[in-house]
Amino acid sequence: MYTYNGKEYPCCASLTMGLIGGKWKTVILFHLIEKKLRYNELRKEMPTVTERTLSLQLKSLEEDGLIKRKVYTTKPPLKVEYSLTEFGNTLIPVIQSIANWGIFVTKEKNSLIKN
Amino acid sequence: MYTYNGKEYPCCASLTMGLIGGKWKTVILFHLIEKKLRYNELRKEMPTVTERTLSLQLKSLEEDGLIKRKVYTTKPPLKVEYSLTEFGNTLIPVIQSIANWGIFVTKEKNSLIKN
DNA sequence: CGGGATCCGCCTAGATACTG
DNA sequence: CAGTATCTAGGCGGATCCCG
Repeated sequence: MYTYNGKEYPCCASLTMGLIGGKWKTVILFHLIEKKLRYNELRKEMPTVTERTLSLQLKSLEEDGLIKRKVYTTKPPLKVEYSLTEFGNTLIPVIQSIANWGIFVTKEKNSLIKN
Repeated sequence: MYTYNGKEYPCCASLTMGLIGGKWKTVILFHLIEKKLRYNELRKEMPTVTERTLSLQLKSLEEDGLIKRKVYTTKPPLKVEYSLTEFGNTLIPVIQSIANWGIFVTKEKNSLIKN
């Protein structure tokens, strides 16, 4: 049994998926690899996500220690930047691997499928 | 926009997650890396999954061309073996990366978290 | 600008019983 | 042995409106 942040997982692979699984988390992390981004910059990178969902996923990633949220202003308009933590940086090879395989599949144009 | 098997994804990373995301798919794939397994052997490796869910996830992985299902008998008791396809084999580095990070996190005992 | 509040649909996954 | 059938709950994620 594997444990992280109070949650239990039956397999080392499911622990990782518990942290980066779901529809949007890897996409967020993927965009944060290159540089820190503001909330609205993330929205522009991910045009189909809703505000609520983006907000929830960011909060979840922050709770798991993968990203950090830095607020630069006290009065509106707010400026908030999201970036990977040191711990989040250890995930970069995993995210890259996931992203690269997606690119590989697209390039292969399904030539290897269903044999 | 990225496409595979009739589904569309907004990011190369989400394409991959669309295929291996969810609570159980990576766990199944992880166990199939080493050797082909029968249905009940998979159940023993994953004691907490329900029959129905295992069945659904196997079917989904098969539809996506990642695993193949081979039936060895026509009369009950049936013998069915699941294994990775050639296409599924291309995922092994990704699954390994995911699994290794889970092990890494467990070993680190949360020493890098939330800085 | 960066969210929170509210409401809601749908899908994932569980529990249990049953079958070829 | 390897599933299917049925029912159900909970959570993920969407839509919309609102606020400091």
